[in-house]
Amino acid sequence: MPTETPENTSALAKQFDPAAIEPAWAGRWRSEPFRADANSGKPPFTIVIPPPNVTGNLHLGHALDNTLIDTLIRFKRMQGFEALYLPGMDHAGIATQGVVEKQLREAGQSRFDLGREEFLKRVWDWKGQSGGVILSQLTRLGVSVDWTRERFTMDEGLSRAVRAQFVRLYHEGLAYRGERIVNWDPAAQTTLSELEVDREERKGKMTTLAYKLEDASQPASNGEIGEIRIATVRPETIFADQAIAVHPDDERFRHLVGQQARIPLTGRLIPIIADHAVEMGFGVGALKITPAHDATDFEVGERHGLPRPSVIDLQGNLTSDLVPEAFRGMERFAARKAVTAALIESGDLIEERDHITAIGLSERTKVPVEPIISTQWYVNVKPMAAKVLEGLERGEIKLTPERYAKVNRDWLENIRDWNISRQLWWGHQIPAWYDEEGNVYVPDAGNPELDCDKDPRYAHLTLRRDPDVFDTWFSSNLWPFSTLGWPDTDSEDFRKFYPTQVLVTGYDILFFWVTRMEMAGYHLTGQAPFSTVMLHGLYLDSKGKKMSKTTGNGIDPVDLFDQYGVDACRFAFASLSTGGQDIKHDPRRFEQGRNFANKLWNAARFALMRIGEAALALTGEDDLTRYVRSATPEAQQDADRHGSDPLRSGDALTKLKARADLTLADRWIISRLNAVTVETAAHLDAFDIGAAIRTLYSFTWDEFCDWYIEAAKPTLSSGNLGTLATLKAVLEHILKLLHPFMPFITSEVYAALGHRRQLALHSWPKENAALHDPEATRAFAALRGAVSAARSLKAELGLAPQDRLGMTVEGEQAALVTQNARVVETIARVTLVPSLEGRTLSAVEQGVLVRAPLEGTVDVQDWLGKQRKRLTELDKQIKQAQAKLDNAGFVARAPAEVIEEEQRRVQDFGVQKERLEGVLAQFS
RNA sequence: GGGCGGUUAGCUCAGUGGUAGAGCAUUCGCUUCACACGCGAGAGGUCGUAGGUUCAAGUCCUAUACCGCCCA
Repeated sequence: MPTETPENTSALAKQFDPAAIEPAWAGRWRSEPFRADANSGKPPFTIVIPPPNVTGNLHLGHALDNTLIDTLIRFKRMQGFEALYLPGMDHAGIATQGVVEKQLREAGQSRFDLGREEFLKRVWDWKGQSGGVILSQLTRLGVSVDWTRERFTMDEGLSRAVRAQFVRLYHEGLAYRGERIVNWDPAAQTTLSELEVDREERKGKMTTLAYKLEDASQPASNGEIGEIRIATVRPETIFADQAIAVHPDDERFRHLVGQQARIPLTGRLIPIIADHAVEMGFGVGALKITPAHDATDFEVGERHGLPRPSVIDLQGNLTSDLVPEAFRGMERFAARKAVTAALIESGDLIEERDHITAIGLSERTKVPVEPIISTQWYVNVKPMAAKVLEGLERGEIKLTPERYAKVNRDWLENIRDWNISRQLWWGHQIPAWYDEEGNVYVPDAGNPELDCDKDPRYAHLTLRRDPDVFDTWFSSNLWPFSTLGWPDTDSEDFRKFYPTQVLVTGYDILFFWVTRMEMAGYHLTGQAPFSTVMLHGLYLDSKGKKMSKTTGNGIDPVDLFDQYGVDACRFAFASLSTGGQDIKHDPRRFEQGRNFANKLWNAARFALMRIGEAALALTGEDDLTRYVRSATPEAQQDADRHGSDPLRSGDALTKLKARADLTLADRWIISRLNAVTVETAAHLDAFDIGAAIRTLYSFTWDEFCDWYIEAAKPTLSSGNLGTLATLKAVLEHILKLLHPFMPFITSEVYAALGHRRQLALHSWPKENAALHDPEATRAFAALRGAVSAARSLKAELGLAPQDRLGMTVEGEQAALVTQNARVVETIARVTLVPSLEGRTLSAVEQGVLVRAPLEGTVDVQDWLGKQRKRLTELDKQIKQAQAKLDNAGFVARAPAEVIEEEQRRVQDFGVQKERLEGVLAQFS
């Protein structure tokens, strides 16, 4: 269990060891999940997980995605929303079936040997044993999901939702059966949707063939008598040719339209037709039309009423009586070679040229898809898309980055009907039955769960159920509401958490998933399923290439977790995420995260040591608590009323601020902290997670650690409780701000500071205008300037850090710096003196001039060279600023504060220049 | 062919019309009592190119080159 008491952690390890603390927190968040309460009065904030494949392992895309989601969810939860991060998986039909089939193949079996029922049992067994590894990997990432609401697309409720969807679409006439040309994956033995086919350019051959004209006396285009030449990239399909097509406007062929020509090798006669689909410039201008084996040819065939015999079977082999016996049974690519050879032999092949062809590859199996004719279930998505477009018009869904709104719209406007049948066994079997005459039976909308073959009305018929299953996207398109109880729209979850607020995913599945959820959401629930879609880029390898199993360039996020710690990885993901840009992997970003976690750890370690020392020195109850409680009468009353520790309550800073004895550094850091709180929340509200973490990184490291803690050291060592209380309160505040990004280390440190309730359940700090302190900000800048200038001089003089050289401070802020001399002297390791004898060097930072005696090992000429360069630089800047002020247009049109700024620059640089010239005068 | 993104320091990247930034790398110094996964001080960029708008352009517009992605 994570540490619960301050006593046993007063000394943290010197180096942060993520492995020592992560398992306990991850385990706790799994066993005590972040349950969202459907009955709470808090406003809902819901994000559904983009369901990973049940077969899959965590890859960097998931890690990135879930980090971003979890950051938003933790932020909103702390802000007081009823935050629901709903986890789950999708059944990934083709991929999962493929995994189990592979196991069978290794045992020398196929799914057909087992039969459907037994095969499905095996898949469920597999799912139970090794499926869902990804969820335990997500657990390691520390996601604050509500595990009590975990869903799976094949579970009972979601299956009911899929069936309800289909039955409804069918009775609305939007789901229909049709014979079309489809993309067939011969390896997976199923059809694919357009989106599951990757287009790729490959080297191939463009073959020119001569088809003999029936009327051998006709002259052809090229002067050859008695033949027409056509171009094709698939000579093996000539046996299924039904026509030769030319463009109607093509003068070369006009006289041949209506004639007949003979297919080489078989001599079957086909007509020559004219169709606009032919590109006149492509090949030789004439094409063979093979309706059964090409989508465009299919359309041409429909227009001209051509038959559509097929010559390729479902395994991708040549078949049919139309094919000469010699080629029957040949695999399609082997057949291409054999047919080509035969055509050369017969003299019908005129020419073969290299050609780049666009071919379709199955996204899953990487096998070239075969266009075949088949009867499938389709969804007419146009009316659904229209509803989404109307909703988008009303501004109901905001996409970020905004440029994707156009992509989303364009896609919906040009959408084509969706083939939802898959010839698989793993998935939701289509609830459609056929009688012996092929009539279709689908359950009634009023009773969608009743199978037609059990429906008494059809008892007299022999009904056979459609063996196919639905495309997996036909269930994941329901995910934002099927997971919340739909079609039961009265369920508590649906009423409380739907519609969801945000959807976070990679832009690569905008078409696959996002638009389909939009359509299903509007059509089935009557509203947008989410109000914001946040799209992030793809996680690429260090060379900028997509990671893939086949190229073996994948990086396992779990290895990164082991190597850098989960918080460091989350830091890297968050800080790399900007504006939907793709992310190139860079280990240096993970190192940065690891170093940052270590920095935070050590800052906490420092604070705990000082708190521990104070407790030893001052007996009795918690002195810090007493200190803050005594801040003001109001704070006293407030503390009594709540019976709480004021340091732990949200406005500890306000109470601290009310005290007069805080140092300048205390007031400065409190003011800055407030500004950073506001800035971080603004970035998160704008979904700019990268900007938010970068803000926190630089504040924590550069301001809190490098300046505040250093400035606090001398004050702390003199036992100032105000500074100790500030240190503790600011650290706790920072932990809260960082928690959504780096939940492990922040939770651990927060517990180490003595808090029993875990950090995730505390409130996000609120903006507090009373903490704004511009005067402290200006004054502390002067102190920083004095320290930086003094350090520069020491480095210039080649002095060891421990050499406490006497220096003077000059300029308008000199008095202020002198008042805080101890801070400057301690941090810069110098001694401030009233005046110096002899020649001096100088440095200016933030308008503060520091002088040091000319001693040590300084190279005076080198220093003078630098100062002259500096002088030239100052001159240039003065001239630039003055030029602007001399420009009438600038003075007339620029905003007043910009003009003032330029005036100030001329002034400040002028003063600096004078001083520097004064110092340099000593050396002339 | 249509659309989108990118081009900023050696590398990987932020950058909101108003003084160009970070991490790493690099140079010099440092076992400074939280942290060498660190501290301090430096060096390093005419923001792909050419025009334009503007008092003012890395940022807005037009064109163009190269790299990448999506759709056909």
